[in-house]
Amino acid sequence: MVKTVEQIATALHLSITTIRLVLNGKAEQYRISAKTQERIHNYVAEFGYKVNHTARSLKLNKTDTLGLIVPRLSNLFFSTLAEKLEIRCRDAGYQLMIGCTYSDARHENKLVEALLQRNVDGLFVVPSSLQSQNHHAKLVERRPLVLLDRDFGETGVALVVSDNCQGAEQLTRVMMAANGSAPLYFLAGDTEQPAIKMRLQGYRRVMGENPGQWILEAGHNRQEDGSLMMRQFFQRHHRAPQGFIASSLPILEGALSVLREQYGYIPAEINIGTFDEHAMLGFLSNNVWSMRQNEDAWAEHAFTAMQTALSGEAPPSGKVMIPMTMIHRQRAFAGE
Amino acid sequence: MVKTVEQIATALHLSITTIRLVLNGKAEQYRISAKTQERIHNYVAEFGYKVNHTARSLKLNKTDTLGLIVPRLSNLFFSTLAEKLEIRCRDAGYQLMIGCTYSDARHENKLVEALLQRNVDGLFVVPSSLQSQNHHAKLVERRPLVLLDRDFGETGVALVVSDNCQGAEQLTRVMMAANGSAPLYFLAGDTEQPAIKMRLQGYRRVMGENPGQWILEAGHNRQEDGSLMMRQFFQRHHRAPQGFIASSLPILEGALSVLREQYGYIPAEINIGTFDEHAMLGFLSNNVWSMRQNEDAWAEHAFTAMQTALSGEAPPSGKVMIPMTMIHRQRAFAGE
DNA sequence: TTGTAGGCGTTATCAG
DNA sequence: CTGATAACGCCTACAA
Repeated sequence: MVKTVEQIATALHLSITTIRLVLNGKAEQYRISAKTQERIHNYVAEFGYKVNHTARSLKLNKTDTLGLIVPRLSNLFFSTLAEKLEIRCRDAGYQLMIGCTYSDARHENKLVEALLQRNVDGLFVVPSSLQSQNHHAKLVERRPLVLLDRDFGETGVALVVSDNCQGAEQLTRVMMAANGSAPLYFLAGDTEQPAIKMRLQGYRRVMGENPGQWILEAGHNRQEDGSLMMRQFFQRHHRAPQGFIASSLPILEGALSVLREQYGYIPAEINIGTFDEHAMLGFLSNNVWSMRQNEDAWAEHAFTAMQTALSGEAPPSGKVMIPMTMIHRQRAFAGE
Repeated sequence: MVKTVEQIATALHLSITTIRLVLNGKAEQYRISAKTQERIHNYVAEFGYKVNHTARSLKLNKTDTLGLIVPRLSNLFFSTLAEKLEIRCRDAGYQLMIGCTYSDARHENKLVEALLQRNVDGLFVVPSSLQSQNHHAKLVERRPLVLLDRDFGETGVALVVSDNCQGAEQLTRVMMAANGSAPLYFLAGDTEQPAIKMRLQGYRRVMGENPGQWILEAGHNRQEDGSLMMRQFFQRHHRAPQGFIASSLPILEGALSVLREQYGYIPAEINIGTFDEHAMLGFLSNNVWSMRQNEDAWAEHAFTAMQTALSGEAPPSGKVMIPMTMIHRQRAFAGE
């Protein structure tokens, strides 16, 4: 059973102060004898040592805890990011409190408050809007804030995003080549959301003058919005697109479910592009290009930004852009 | 800017005690005058009020924080569960600290210790082995512990699991009917893992006497283990199975990737069964049956178990079995 | 080397 | 109704 400082002191017939001194690494400074240190360390090695983290937090005004706020954990990108970030933080002695907003601004604000009341040392947030972003910036006051995934602008704080524009350009270019003369459509979800906006921008940039007619929009980025857009497409064209890009996985899921409704299957000759990578994209027989976001790099950059801020140096600021990686799955020919 | 109790007291020329009394809802009990309450509430409504949760925790010896330990967050089942549980806890005033073990017992033990040092009021754990489960049971001592997903036995504590055995029976029965006289294989991952073991048991129960020849095993439940088993199958039979059940999604992903390697596509006539539901299963053209686990019910049961334990009544105990739901996707016929 | 005292912000108790 | 005060356990000076 693990021991408290007091128990160690009595067991070893030493003073509490002495125990604390060596346990807090001030042994040399206070010239504690080597044998005493030995004894203490041996004892701790055997039984363990339990600090009351709460009391410590009260005194030192830091909790060694960080907060992470994401829209949804059930989104693979965010859950992977959370996983990587949690490990990275833990390795550095921080625990992560993860909260999830369901993309609801009120949830989000409540969550920020709840975490701040618990005295988290810093906050990672995927903001849902400019308003809420500013709301947080106000609240956190002297605690570091690192924004993730969405650049709403108007902020001096640290920000980590994927290079969505570049990624979209690359994806569009490659798919254009594969798609031949047929139009390459873009099924965008919520075009107000900065990441989506950037993806659309990259697409536009490559498509040139007037790709507006090839862009479909929906208010949100959910599966049902993907279905909606593909249904719209069918109403207009009475057939499936030769090639299209989905602005995110849920959009793709929705769009493909409509194709399946219409045809009874997903026509394998359609060229499919999407953002975010998932092993199950391999279940499709189509040519599939996916733009993977590098969660490891995200976690690393986000954490270092947080760390420099925590160390009290510069206030965290500056945008980090992380390149995306293209993954291509060749069309699978069913030879029966 | 939010105010501390002290700031409010000085601003309103009242005593700190008075402020606390009304803020903590003891106004009536101590017969604070209505106008004083008014003044305080108005002030708080305007400026807000910030408690120091840390000091409160020190005094009350509770942190209003719960811990959740899962193998991986990037696994959709666990991330969905985490999401539901987090919301459920938050609604009840608890924050959730989520940690992730990568199925590594050492990680897991460290994590339990870290959370306990932070004085979480209770712990939800998906244990990776009987040893670690017992290890935790020792450590938590007087904190409630609720075990999830895996029944290693030998425990009196609360436990929430899916009814894997019943689910497997149902799945096997339905697939048998669809599969005709062809053998229905079972690609199991780590058969030591209780959830997998139960699934296998349900399968065996329906298959009767000697299905051993139709069961493949691997040491773990990762994608590469799925690949391994399907490769073994090919070495033996030089063709794909007519129908098979994967013990979990990663296994399925691995198995199908091998089929794609072998054939260049995933033969649509194969009947596929799997545990855990995912929208992307709709990307397959095959007949697909998936057994969905009901995360809402999990979160609800796990939380109520925790809550009764926290309220100090009975020590948490007893197993809750949550039924699975079968989802069937019809084979999609490609008419080209 | 070791002991002691003050204070972190809250709650609970007791005395006005 | 209101004010004062003792814990909660830890850290840090400072004294011995």
